[in-house]
Amino acid sequence: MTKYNHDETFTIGTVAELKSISAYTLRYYDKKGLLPKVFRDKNGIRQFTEEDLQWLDMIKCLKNTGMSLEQLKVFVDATYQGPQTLAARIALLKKQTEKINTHIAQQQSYLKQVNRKIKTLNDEDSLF
Amino acid sequence: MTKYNHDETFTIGTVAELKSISAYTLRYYDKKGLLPKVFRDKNGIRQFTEEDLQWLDMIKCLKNTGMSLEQLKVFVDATYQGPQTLAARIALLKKQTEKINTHIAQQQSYLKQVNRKIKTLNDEDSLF
DNA sequence: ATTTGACTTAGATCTCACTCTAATGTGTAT
DNA sequence: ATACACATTAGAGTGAGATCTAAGTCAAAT
Repeated sequence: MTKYNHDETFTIGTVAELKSISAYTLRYYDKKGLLPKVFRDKNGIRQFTEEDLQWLDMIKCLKNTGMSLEQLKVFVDATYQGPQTLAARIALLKKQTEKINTHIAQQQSYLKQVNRKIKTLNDEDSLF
Repeated sequence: MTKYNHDETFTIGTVAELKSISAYTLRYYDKKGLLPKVFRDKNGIRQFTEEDLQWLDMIKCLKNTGMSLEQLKVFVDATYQGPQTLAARIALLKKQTEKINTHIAQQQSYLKQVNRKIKTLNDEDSLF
């Protein structure tokens, strides 16, 4: 299901609100080539489709899990090169899941450290 | 146990290696007031103690869980204002644990999203 | 017809967190 | 005594990512 049975489009301002990304940032991403297939109307105004919104979710996801915009561009470019890059894209995403897992483990360890510190502060408190 | 029965001190270069933080960064943190009690010898050379190293671990922990240096400074200042700020420091750290928990949950959700994407790419692959 | 408001661009500016430079000082080894 | 390694400072420079400015276009509403 990569097709949609409606053709509703959104302007950059609407997308900004829907996705909590500023219009500045959306244009910046577009300039960087992270939104390669956003259509323009006859006046050059961007017309975001549902598919573009889903693509934005993917971008947000990868960015928020620590992928740089430069890395993201690699993924975007591969995607728009078509099926012959499928294996590469899958490999890239698998690597990202490893990265996320490592990151989560690290954060859990930090969480323990902060909780230990809270405990020692509570003990210190009880001394007075 | 906040005291140590040995007085070994470390120069900035040694600390940089031990803690994987560049000497530049250590000086930068010091300049920002994040290392308020690092002693200097008669020539002005920093003498890091074991306690300073533990403090650095705390700083690394908080920074790596998303605390800005500015926020960190608040925590550092409170710490060096003594026992009357204990409650505030504990509150601050508890807030940080909430933040870490939220962040971990978010990352787990992103992990699912990437795994779903991998699945759809694999399906797409099997079509050819 | 003109105002309003959302859009467009290129490019300047900002923030954060470093990272480095230049000039200088000190202690140890040869 | 001279070289070397490592330290010091103030302040300049960097890179990533985002945000803003200025000047302009366009379409709908008054």
